[in-house]
Amino acid sequence: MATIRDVARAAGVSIATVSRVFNNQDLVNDETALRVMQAAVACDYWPNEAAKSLTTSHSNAFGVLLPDLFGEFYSEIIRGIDHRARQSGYQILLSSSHASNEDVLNAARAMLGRVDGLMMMTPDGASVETVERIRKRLPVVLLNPGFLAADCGAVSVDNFAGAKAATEHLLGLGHREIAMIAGPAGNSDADGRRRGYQAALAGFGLDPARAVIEPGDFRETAGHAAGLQLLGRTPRPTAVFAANDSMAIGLLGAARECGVRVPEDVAVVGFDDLTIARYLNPPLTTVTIDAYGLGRRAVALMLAAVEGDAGSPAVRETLPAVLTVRESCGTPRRAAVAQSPLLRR
Amino acid sequence: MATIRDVARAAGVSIATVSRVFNNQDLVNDETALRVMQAAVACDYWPNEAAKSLTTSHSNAFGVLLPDLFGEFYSEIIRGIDHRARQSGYQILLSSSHASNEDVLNAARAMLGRVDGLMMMTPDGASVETVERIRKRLPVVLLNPGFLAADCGAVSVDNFAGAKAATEHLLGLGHREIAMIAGPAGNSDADGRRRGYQAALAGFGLDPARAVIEPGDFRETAGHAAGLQLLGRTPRPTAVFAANDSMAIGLLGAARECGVRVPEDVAVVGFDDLTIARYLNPPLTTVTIDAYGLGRRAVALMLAAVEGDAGSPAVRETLPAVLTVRESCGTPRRAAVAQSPLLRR
DNA sequence: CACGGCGATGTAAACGGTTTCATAAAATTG
DNA sequence: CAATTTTATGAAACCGTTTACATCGCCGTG
Repeated sequence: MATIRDVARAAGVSIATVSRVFNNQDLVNDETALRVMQAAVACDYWPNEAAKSLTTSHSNAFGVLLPDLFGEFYSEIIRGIDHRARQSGYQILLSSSHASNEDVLNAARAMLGRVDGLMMMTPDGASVETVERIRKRLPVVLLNPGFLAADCGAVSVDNFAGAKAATEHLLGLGHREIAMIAGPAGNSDADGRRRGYQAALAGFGLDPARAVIEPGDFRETAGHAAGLQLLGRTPRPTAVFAANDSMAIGLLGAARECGVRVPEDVAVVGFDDLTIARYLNPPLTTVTIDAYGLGRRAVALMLAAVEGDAGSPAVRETLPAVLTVRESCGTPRRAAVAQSPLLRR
Repeated sequence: MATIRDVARAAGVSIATVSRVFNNQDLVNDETALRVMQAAVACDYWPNEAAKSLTTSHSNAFGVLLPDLFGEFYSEIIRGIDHRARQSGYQILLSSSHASNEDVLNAARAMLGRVDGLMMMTPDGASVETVERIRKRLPVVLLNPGFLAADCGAVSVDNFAGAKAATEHLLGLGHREIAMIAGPAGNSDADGRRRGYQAALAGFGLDPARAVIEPGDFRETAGHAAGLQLLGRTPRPTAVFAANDSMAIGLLGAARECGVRVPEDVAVVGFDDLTIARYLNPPLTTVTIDAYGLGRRAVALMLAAVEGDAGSPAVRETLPAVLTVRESCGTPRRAAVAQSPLLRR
């Protein structure tokens, strides 16, 4: 395939001129430029991006490291990242499923020289040391990090506040036996949500240590299994807070199978507000977070770090997580209504 | 940051030796290799992948061009691609949202030199010419292409057969007023599914031209809107085939809002078998396709083209789409039972 | 008219690796 | 022990760009 030399030869100029035509149009005489362009088209010349990266040490691409790609949540993040990046002419080098530190490090290594920065979401992987090791060579933006790393940008979702609001909503409706289906142990998102739930309970004078927490892994099946567990208990919890919508959906399925009505027999709250949440039966009350926006913001921070004044500080942003009330929690429980006239409808 | 020269200097060898240590370990003396490795660790040397690509003209990465990333379907494809690629040591350069030919071409251009092949899914974009233009420089594997391109691998889902089976299922249950919510016009997947639906109708002696087809775009909202339309018709269709699950879910939401029961008042079939389909209320009868497997197969074909014997033919695979019966279609309609004793339970 | 400045272009040195070829030392062979 | 093969390494070319610097007319100015 044609290289810049072929084009130069065809146009009767030097390779420098060809390069200038493609980069600094204005440095070269109009007629010459035209001649070069024609030659380039004739040769069907496509510049080699690897060579470009090498000389400019600049790739117009960002690396993205994700834990895994399950479900709409991650895919929305990627969508946000991709859209924002493309908008600024950047490409995305993707790599998912990173468990260990070694894994993350290898992935980062394999990206060196082909990306201008790295966005990482490793809720249960990567230690601070790993991140800082990478940071020595590349700008880094963390998504929902479980820790603070020096000199890295970070965008987080306010998992704690969202979970607290969700739980308080249930408490406000009069529920006291509120179980939770948790996310994977060691996952920072799951962690924040669990803490928010417990904080809400504590705020109402309930003992968080006595709370019923069923383990889960953010997948539908786990929600389903946990649901069967919880709904089989006596006394059965009157409400369940699932750490994400996928598990809430699994729970809804379990309830259906057990003949347990939602919200009459048990109230359900999720987290994420997947697109489908509003179309479920019943429509799911959940905590809305803007995964797409999370991705976009991450790129925005990265762009600031890469293109902005070198000394741009490591910005740290938190995106809100707000409760969206639909129908899966029903109306206030009778007992609660009796206690609090304000809640009467 | 340290380059190969720094390592060479630190180890007291030439850069050739360092390179050999990293690539053909066995060509160099054990002691020397050890010394080099130590020097590399001391310098914290990470090879520059762009430079590597330039000399070897080999990047260990594949480009992936997608229409957009909406919903679990696409994210599952990416997941399959990513997993399989990583398994063979390849990275993924992602780029989505390509509408026009020019768009696709630019994206491909921007990848030249940094990928060893291109996987494209452009259900409504890219013409054959565009694809073949790209094919001149890179191996290409198409996902669910609407056309045949010379010398390109292709993996497709049997949309036609799946849609036909779904529709025949409804016909078999006794339904005759079967409406469809279609996918976006010009989208080849949507197209295949619509054709399958019409073929099934025709096979039962019904006139496909008289079929009620509501337009859609594969999103929940469209399914919801189309659902309101369809359920408001008189006479109301007794069954609806949605071109994908997302729209079926929107439809389910609409039915709920209208007080129309599923499956008693209207039967619903979807397409895709999203993870959540089985947990819906009622569990959704749908056509199962293996999006994850689609991605994996695409990579497998690509690997064969890249690593295999140069003359590897352009393989063309079709993945099955099989009906998964759950509860959203209910039991045979009375009229049908009367007509066909075989259907009586 | 000599000269400084400018606009247009070419030359050549990077960028950071891999790989061919040459070479020297060591090992093997008859 | 000489001849030959093998092993280990280095020198240098090369991959396809960008860009600093040099060159060369040409124009306007004093």
